[in-house]
Amino acid sequence: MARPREFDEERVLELAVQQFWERGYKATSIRDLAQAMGLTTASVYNAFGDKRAVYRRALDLYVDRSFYDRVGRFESKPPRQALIAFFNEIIERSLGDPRRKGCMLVNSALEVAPHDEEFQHVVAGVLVQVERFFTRCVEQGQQDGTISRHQTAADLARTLLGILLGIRVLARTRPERHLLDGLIKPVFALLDPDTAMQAGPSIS
Amino acid sequence: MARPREFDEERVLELAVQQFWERGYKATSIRDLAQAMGLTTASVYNAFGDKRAVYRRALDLYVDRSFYDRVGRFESKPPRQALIAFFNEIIERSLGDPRRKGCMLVNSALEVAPHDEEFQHVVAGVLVQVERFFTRCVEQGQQDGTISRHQTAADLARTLLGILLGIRVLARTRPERHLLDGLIKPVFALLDPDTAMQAGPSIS
DNA sequence: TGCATTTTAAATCGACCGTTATAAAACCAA
DNA sequence: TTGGTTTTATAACGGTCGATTTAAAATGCA
Repeated sequence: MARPREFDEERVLELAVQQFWERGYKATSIRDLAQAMGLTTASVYNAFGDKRAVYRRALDLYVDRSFYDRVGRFESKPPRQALIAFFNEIIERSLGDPRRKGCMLVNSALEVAPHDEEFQHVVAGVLVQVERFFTRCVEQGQQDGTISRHQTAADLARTLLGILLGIRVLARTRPERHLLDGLIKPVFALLDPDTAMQAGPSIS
Repeated sequence: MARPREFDEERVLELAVQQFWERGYKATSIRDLAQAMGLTTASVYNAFGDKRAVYRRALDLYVDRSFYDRVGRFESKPPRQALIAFFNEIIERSLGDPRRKGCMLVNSALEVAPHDEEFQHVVAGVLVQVERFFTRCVEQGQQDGTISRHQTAADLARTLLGILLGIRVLARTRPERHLLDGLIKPVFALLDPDTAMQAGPSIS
């Protein structure tokens, strides 16, 4: 009935991800965005609505490609090895990032989410999913004896979530292998079941 | 010989910190900034140079007030208690932040530093100082027997740095006490010397 | 082949950006 | 009081922002 699109929506969204990922939301103008996507500003508005909507779609695509794909790849592995492989992959990804783009979700958590309720919910929701993945791994590992029982699965998963976010931030200003590899070593030791470690006294 | 300033430089810089801390660099316009500082834009430029210079001064002031003051307060304490108090204070600070401003240094690490070499160095330098504080605490604690020797002081300090940054990010989208308190518990256990924990095999 | 519809391209909208020019106001040494 | 100097307040600069208007180009259906 009408003139068809000259572009593939998902393909140009991938280009939008690159732009937003590298420069952030505010520093990316509609003109930057349109150029990166190979479109005119009118086409961007026609296809997606406004800048915020493009960012939302781009963030969703990023999360699908980055988190859920990775979780899916590791979910079937033995739980302890899944966690170790997960973090090693994050470290390699962080070190092999010369532009220091970091993690787009973390970037969004700090730049966009605090001033936008919808993005607050989106980011929080993804972090909950990541925490649940960690919890599943720890619970299974505690059942099959490959992960220590000296901390609850819930707490260990929370620690892993914190470490994950910490790595993502730290690597962006200090992408040093000895730092990230050293950082993760005590965390892996924490998972280790070959220990008589007691829960430390909780001093508040 | 001339007309004196009507404002105190440090006092208006504290107001600039508030503004930049809450809204970030890009989202704070010179007009926002001048209004927050109680000055005209001309006075801002006359006193500080340009927007970037104000941000630089504000970040320096924030770091002095937040990090170095805190480190100074804890440096004389018993090392293990210093670390525990440090993190408990960070958690309280993160939970008692209804505007979700987070940590201005972390915000700067993600928004400004990646695209500005000078700020990259500034932020990295502060993180090195924090890491050194952690290292000193862990080393002293390992010497006096209050901190486990199963991990090197360097690695434990790196883990603590990672956890610190993770808390700061996580609290900004999920400021939940059970999450932060639970997250830190295994980390404190990691410091605990009452353990026969072995270093976990490093699987890469 | 037209007609209706959508996507393009280009120009443009008012608003705001960082920054600066201008000149009045406020001070101190003389 | 005057002259020299700096800070103020106001207004404005050119540029870019997000978003839209206009009209030409491109389709599928009648």
